[in-house]
Amino acid sequence: MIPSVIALPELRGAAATKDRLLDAAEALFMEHGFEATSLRLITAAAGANLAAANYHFGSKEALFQAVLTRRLDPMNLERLELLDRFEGQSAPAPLGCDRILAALLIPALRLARDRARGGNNFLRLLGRAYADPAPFIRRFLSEQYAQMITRFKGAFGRALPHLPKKELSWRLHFIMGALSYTLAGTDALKIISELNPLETDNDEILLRRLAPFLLAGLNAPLPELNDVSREFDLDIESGD
Amino acid sequence: MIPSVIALPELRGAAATKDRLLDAAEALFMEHGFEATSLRLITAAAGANLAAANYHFGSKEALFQAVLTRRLDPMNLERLELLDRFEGQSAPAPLGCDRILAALLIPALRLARDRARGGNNFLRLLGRAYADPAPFIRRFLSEQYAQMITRFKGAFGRALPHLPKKELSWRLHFIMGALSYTLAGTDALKIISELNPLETDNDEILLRRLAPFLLAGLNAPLPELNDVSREFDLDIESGD
DNA sequence: ATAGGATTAAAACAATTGTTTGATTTAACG
DNA sequence: CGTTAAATCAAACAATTGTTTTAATCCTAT
Repeated sequence: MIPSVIALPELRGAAATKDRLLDAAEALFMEHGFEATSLRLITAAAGANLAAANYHFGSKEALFQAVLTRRLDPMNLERLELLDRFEGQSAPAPLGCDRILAALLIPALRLARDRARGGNNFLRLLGRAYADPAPFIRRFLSEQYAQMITRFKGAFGRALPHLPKKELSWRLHFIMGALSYTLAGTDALKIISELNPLETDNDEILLRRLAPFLLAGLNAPLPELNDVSREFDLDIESGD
Repeated sequence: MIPSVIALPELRGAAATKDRLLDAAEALFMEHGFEATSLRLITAAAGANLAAANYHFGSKEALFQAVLTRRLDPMNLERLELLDRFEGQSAPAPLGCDRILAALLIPALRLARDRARGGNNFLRLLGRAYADPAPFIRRFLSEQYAQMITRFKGAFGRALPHLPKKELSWRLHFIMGALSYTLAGTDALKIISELNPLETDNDEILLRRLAPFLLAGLNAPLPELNDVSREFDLDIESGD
């Protein structure tokens, strides 16, 4: 793989500290969040000089984006490849929702499993980023996810032709919510059930629980926005 | 409402700036997050002196908690009251999942609607807090939600006696995820579909869409952790 | 009116932030 | 070897942080 004659300009020491910075930043951003993590903490954990962060990445924000890209790009690529493969297997028939969902969940599951690539912790960082209002984070995530989401929306649309597009967009949104919230992990769990903390099941089993839940949601009957409203309004009004 | 004779010790000026601080803090925390919002920004927006924040609340963290408590306490109380009322109406028969879900969603919906009480923005702040790893935030939310969640878990358990408790805990977790992610709002939406941004539907309609989705998920068939695994493993292995 | 506590105000506190500078070291290549 | 560029380093930058202090007000109750 590596050419033996031509010496790559930046390797050895350089790339090494760059990777160490990414690793340390990932772990610390995950633990304390973006704002609360100082460059001094990161560079110290990476065994590098304070200036190294700005030297290699330009700014703290750029470092954060690099941390996300390193894991996110391969995962979303993997999702698209899986979707392609499944669609190929399904021949001319449209792919079933369960398989589409699998293409969405499996790469996330694999990332969560791979401790060498950040594992659970990275997905927690991602879950945090989802909720972060910082403009540069939102911009970054939008660009990062745009194509993947539209691809999947198309696939789901073909699998659920009866579902209005707007309804589908919402259900996809709900899916991403449940997924990111779930993968965001351990700490969030403890909020929901402090007394009866869920055992940190195998992540695989976790997604095996999540998949049927989401699948059922996707296939839920259309909301009757008129009929149901009567009941809802009643409950709402009676409280004031 | 206000007693005309007895003068409450801290009212008028005092309580006024205290409320102004809460309002300003709520808006700014929502917009920039906890760490990124400085007390100077908050006190300036509230037209108060910098020291006022520490004087009235003791610390920035305490101010943040006060901001959350002001909206969260009434909402969770309302949820419990609604659940009680529904259970009363349902007589000896156990309450249906749809009603339990309604008791969970309606107060959130009402809060999102009430622009005077923070409206959408507060729920976005809450969604942010969910994902925040800061210990004092996690501790606070745990205490805040513990009783409410266990109450609802009990109600759901009676409505779905066939469902193992562990499975129920997970599905409740998924529900809270989809809910908080959804209510966290506008910005998150733009991530999912940048090209085809969802119109900011009426929040009411939003929850009317969310409810059937979650209801179907709750009633989903139990995951067959053995049979399904075959298919899953196949997909996973074939990628490496 | 006046004593006294509650509130506000201006200022300084010590600590930390991301970033930049300029010198020094390291490593590769002719 | 010596040259040149890349990378590391210590130090200082200017700005901002939450909090505390001290004095000046305001308001209420006696």
